[in-house]
Amino acid sequence: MSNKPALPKGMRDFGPATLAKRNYVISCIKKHFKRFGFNELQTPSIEKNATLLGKYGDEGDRLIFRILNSGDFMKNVSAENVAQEDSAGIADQISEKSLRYDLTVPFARFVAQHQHELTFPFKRFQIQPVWRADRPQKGRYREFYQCDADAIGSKSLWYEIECINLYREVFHELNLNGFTIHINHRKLLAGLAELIGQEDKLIPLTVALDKLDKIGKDKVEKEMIDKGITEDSIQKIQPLFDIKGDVNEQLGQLEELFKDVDIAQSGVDDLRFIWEQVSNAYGKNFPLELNVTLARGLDYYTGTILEVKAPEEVNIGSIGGGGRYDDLTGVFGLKDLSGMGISFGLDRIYLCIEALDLFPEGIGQNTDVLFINFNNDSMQIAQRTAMELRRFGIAVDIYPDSVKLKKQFQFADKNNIPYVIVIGEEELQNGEFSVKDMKKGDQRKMNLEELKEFLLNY
RNA sequence: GUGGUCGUAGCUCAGUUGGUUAGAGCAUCGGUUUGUGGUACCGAGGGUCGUGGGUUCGAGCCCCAUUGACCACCCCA
Repeated sequence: MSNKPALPKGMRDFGPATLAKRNYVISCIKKHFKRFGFNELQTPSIEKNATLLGKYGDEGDRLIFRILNSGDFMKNVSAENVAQEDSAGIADQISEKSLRYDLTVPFARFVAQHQHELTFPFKRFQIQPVWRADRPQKGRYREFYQCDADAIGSKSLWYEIECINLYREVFHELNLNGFTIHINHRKLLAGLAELIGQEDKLIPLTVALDKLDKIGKDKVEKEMIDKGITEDSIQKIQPLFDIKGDVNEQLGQLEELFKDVDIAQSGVDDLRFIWEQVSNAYGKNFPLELNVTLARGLDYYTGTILEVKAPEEVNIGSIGGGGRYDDLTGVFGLKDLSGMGISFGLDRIYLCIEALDLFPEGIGQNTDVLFINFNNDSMQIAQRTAMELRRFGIAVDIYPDSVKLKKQFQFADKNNIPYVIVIGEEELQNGEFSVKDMKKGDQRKMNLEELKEFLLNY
């Protein structure tokens, strides 16, 4: 009995048609990463537990895929842990490595480990799969690709501006017009906590604020109260909900709101500089929006926070995000290294392009021409000609068996091969090729030179 | 981890208050056509109705359990 073929939960096959479209997106992102001076890095799928654990919070640790030790993995398990059914304790004793959970922590490990070989600022991009033992749902999988670019080793705000430029170039080339880049600053959020005198509530405050778009003001306030933020404090941040105008005007209002909070002022200054430069380059209509409720989950961000929202009509939310962090490598013993990084949400970008029908035509077509198999005499010519055409960069397939022509033409049709070449008795005698255009349905005879010319220029 | 919806052919789904041999479309394969596909016609193969138990003379349908998929929450990309 054979098993019913199936994949583990949250895993996907990418068939040729899907992969062609994914590669279209990936190669676009990669091209622009390179154009912006990032160099490619790859790190292994597996990292030591010591590298990963504790970097993503308790929730994150739970979602890391552990790898069972090889061999007699039970030998270190203490009877005590088994008796107490201490799953976490046992897990640490039978597993010493895990699948990576994101690309950022392995990158930080890499930088700390190879610090003496690197020249700073160091810019790297990385496009690799990551794994999370999350429960899958729409647009969320247990294995998915992240496309990250980070510049580490400089505090310059020009890196923020470059990241915005990079987003703009990629989404422009993918024809995803209608995207908007939302920007915020961690120091504004910290200033907010300071303003209400509840610095200890920074995280719950920002998590609640982040949901404003999704659940509305009333529910946000309710969540804040549930998390122990006082009514009084919520009153103090009311002006935040009423901020209006263009980015410049909004920054003015924030400056007023935070006039006694130094940390927030410094955030406002950063954002003003970024906005000035961006609006200088692209004009005031550039889709950059100040969004003071933008928090993003990752709490290692310390400065600017970016998030790219998909065009309104696709209703898919965020298609990219990033920000500045001051101490990413600190836990690996390399202090005071500031970095700025962004990420592209490959799966969601794909869904977006699909929904808007923006994939270019003919994207899944690889083979240019198929030689029909008549008999071994014609195949000798076919094979020789195929090799010649391939040297010119034409993708050529030959049909392996001399089965009915109907079947061979169906094969060409189903594989979207635009041209089919027939070499029968007649063509063999005259040294000709009958070339059929599968789309138009017409057929012409040509000699080798004409064939080459034709296929190179179609 | 919490909650909801749903499992019938490779895929998308019908299937009457529980009643003979479980159907359709698409896909696959063959034929109409041994030198021509994408559209026409004819035919064929393919199902332990997710799994296990129960109720019943009788279960795809009702009940219980279990498992899987999808969706939402938490969290996140």
